[in-house]
Amino acid sequence: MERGSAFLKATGKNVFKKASLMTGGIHICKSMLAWKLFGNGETPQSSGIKGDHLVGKYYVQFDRMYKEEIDKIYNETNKIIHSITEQITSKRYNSSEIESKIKETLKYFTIKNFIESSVEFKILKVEANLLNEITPANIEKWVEMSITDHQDAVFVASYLKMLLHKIDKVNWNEVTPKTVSDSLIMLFKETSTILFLTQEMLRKWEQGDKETIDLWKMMNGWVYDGFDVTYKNLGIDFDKIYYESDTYLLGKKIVEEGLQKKIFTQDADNSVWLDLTDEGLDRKIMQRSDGTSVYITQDLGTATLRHKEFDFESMIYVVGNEQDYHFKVLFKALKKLGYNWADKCRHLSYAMVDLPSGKMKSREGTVVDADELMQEVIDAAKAETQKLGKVDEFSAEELNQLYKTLGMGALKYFILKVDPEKRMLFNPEESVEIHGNTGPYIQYVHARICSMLRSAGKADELSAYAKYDVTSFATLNDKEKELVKTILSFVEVVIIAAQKLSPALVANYVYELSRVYNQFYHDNTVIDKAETETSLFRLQLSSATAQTIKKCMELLGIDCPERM
RNA sequence: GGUCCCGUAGCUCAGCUGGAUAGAGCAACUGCCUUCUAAGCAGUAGGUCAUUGGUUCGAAUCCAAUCGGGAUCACCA
Repeated sequence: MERGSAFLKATGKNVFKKASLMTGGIHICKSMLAWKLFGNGETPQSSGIKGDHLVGKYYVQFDRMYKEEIDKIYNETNKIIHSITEQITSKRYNSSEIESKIKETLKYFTIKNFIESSVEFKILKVEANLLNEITPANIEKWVEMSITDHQDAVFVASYLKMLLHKIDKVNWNEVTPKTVSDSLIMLFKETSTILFLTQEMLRKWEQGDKETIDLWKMMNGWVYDGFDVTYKNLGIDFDKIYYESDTYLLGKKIVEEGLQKKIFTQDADNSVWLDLTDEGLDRKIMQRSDGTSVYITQDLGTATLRHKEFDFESMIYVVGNEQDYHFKVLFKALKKLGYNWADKCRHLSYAMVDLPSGKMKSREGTVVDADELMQEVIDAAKAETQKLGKVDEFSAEELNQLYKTLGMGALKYFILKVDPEKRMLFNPEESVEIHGNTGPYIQYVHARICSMLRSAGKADELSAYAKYDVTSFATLNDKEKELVKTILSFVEVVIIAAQKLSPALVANYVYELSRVYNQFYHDNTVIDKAETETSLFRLQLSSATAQTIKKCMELLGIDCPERM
């Protein structure tokens, strides 16, 4: 979920909010593939599922299939490979014999799996009886004999080539019975049929294949429509949205540039790498061997584009901390390429969000649905409001607006109040809570002050407290002093929050302010018909509090109603 | 294994550029609405600030080590 940091504006900076949507690349290809294979033409309209959820559903399905495939082939091969590797210790064969045995076994199983899956997915046409004739020894010949269609032959051959390359890359001499599982799983992940099909799709997409592009346009549209709704509900807007699908070409140009400058290196298989081993980091892939772009390729492109368009003072990426490494590499890559503005880039990383049931993972579909949660918390606000019956004179529309303001306030505050760098436990039940340290608590204080100012008839005279100078500070009671001190620390808090890029500081401050005000309010009578000095001062103190609360909440993107 | 983040009340979190009795909310118990909105206020109970050592007049805060949790090191994004 997005944690906005618009409050930078408060320190006098021009802020452009830019979003990047991961709409190109292999990511959506996975959804597209799963949809193509199993979707039966399902659309948001036909299923009644929100567009981004529908695409997400197929992404999850892809991931499940991917895991199943790896499990399956692992189970098939594990025993055999294990018995072979055990022979290393018993020295019944020498290592090169063992190596070729392993390779042969793996080759057989992976290709068989590939052919079978492709047939099952109706991508390849092979007679069923021919399938039974595959043996470990005859694979390449079998491919030649059984697959006569030229297109299919090219397709299978490219898989075969990739597969052999991967198998050779593993140093089987060093594989011990202990590490064999890891090596196998790594290999199967890389040579997975379904992943290969996805990459095939990406190749077609980057080549501009019409059928693929059409499918992409359609599913992409679903995602945008869904996001539009969610962003609107959350009250988030962006000044500019970048689509990764538009910038990958630029990224590729930069990769080329890097090659020319000899900053990137190219392997024999044409994949492009950045070597950062001398800085304690690893080699990082910049472009796949088939020339398609990876994540970082696109990010290189977007970064330069953004710099060109905005000439920013600093650029802040708000991305989860699982990508700390990615951004470290990205910034270093930009720097090495000679883009000095790389120093102006920062990564505001926030920690993962845990659910009581475990980790949140979009790939596995274990996420909290923002739309559903919003409805839940809005319902809670509604129930409480109706129970208290303080706004009976509101129209139906005003009421709905109020429930929404309160519900969203609760949700946003719940997330914003936690230090972004800290891993947080997101308990949906607690996020719906509206008492205690919550958004509505703060909104309540604001509404209460507004109400008080209304009944005092002073709502419009908010800025007249200049005549009370500090000399009267000594005559204030403890709660008044405390309140004055808290209000005065507002500016400092905002400055620090902007420096540290931490909305949580503002959130904690505004809660503190509300709490202090409530104590003051409880102990002191504000309105006095005689309009004494004290009464006027307290009114103005209250007004200042309300203004400060409102300002803080604005910075957090939360509205404060005047009645609730 | 390399790099990085985290460990504070039963639970969720503040406090961390060193400073006095370590604070909130939730959960439990007890009070307070014929006076400005009780979505509130007050009180009771709950802590070896992971452990050990170091720096210091002084450490939850800084340093080191250890233990525990997490992330990352993919031709995934």
